[in-house]
Amino acid sequence: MNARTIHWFRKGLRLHDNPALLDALSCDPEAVFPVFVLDPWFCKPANVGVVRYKFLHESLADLDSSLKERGSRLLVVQGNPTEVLPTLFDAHRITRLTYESDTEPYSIERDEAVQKSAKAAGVEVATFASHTMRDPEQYLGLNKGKAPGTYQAFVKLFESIDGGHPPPPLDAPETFPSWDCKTAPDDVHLLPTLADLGYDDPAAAEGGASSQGSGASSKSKSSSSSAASDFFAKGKDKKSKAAELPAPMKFPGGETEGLRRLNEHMARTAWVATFEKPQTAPNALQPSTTVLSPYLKFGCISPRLFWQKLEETYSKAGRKTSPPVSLSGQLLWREFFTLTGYATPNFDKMVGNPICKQIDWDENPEFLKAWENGQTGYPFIDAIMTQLRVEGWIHHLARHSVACFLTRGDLYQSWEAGAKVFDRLLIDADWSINNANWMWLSCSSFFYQYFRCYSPVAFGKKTDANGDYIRKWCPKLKNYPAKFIYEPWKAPTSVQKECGCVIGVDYPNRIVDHDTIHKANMGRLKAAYDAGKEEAAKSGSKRPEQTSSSPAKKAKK
DNA sequence: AGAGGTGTTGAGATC
DNA sequence: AGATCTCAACACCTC
Repeated sequence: MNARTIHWFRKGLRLHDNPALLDALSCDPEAVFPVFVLDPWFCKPANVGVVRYKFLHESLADLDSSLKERGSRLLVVQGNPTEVLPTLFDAHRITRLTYESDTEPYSIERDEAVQKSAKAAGVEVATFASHTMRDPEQYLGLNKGKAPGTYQAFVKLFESIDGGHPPPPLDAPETFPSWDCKTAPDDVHLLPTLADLGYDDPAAAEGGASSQGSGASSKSKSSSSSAASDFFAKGKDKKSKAAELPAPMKFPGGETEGLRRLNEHMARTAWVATFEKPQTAPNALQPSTTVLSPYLKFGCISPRLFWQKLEETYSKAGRKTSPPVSLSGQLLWREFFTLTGYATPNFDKMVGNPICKQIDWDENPEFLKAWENGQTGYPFIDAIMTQLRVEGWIHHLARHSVACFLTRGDLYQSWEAGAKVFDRLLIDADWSINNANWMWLSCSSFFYQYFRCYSPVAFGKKTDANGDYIRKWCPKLKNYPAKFIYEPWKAPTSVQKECGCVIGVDYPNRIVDHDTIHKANMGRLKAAYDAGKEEAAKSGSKRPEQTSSSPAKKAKK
């Protein structure tokens, strides 16, 4: 009784299966303030691309709308959480803070600072692990404080707990306590517009800007002296007008859309039961997988709900594929990589990262730029990078193709550089999973068969012989005959002219020759491995670096 | 202790 | 068409 609680949304942008939120509501509080803090460290174009920012924006609008139906609202404040939250504690006599725990180094450091301020302000803090199916600490506790080194070992660990049945998801709360901010005018806690945060809104160029955020209608007006006004004073000064969002995204953000998408896919019983990730096409014009990753990343849907629905569907089907290739296996990859990222220091770097091979990557900004901008001269690679920029989502195997191409396959650039680009452009960019996969593809960790190399020409042909995917994303090449569309430089000049796209003029020449360079790169990788072995032998231990165990708490940005 | 099995998703040849 | 094999070449885990 008499608790005045802030529930701090960060990830976990949902009402269902949200134990921290339920905790906030469970103690008969006088007031519960659902707060999201727009941290300028994240919310700027250099770190978060416009497509993902819009996804976040839509997720927040959806959350606000759901809260509104339950007699509450989402309060959005801007600033560094370590500064903003203490101000709110003070101004609103907060006694309790709840949030979902997070495993990323930036978040861990931030949360420690917030906890310190909370303690100083006499605010009780309660945190819950609900971003993954189980608390990473639980896995570590059962595994001598270490993350399992392989996926299979992780699956074993997972299955050793309650027979591999994670706890069922919790229901969404029905109602919120009434609170004095309830009557606050709509405009006081609007999300800032894209432009406010320095983004160029592509929709503005299209001239279409339709506002679609439910919580983002613009009644101007301010009011009075309610506590709510104070709460939002900052936002109000910015006189933000309604957030204007462009035409609907291909993958709109939010819990509502995430649940809709989840249910839609789970209704395809046979498809779910026979799902095998390697059998899905990277270059299908419509996604060949669920595209639930962005909803998991932001916590619009709960992994435990996803798991429960999978189990229901599997039992309905009476058969199922298994990890690692099944849909359940995909959730376990996420669980595994999140745990590994939590337990490994410097997980986003090569140097100082105990699980990462040390490799003498080149540093060629021109190569990196060409790759990022889809100008490598390899249509399959350029098409994928273009889809990434425009839609913010590409198929897993498409990620493999371009990551291999940038690193060990062709350009021999550091996986860290590629990971940064993905981290900015992907709507589902997840710090742990992204870095893990880049290490995987560059043969820096987890996977080491560097002689298995994706061909930027042959790989795509297997599932799209006609090159329709290339025609869509590299429209300059759309008139090329299928025979040449993966290797347009092989087309005779007369054909190039007929197709209206001369290579070297209208479309770039190849920046490298895959056939020769990928073999040379294999030699370099072998040399790097051998050098690493020698290093290990010299220092007298077989695997001197494999000693990580404790969470990478001290990792510096 | 060292050999053999395994590893989410390669390419290319051969049957 | 699809399965199976090899290709120079891996590291890691298990027994």
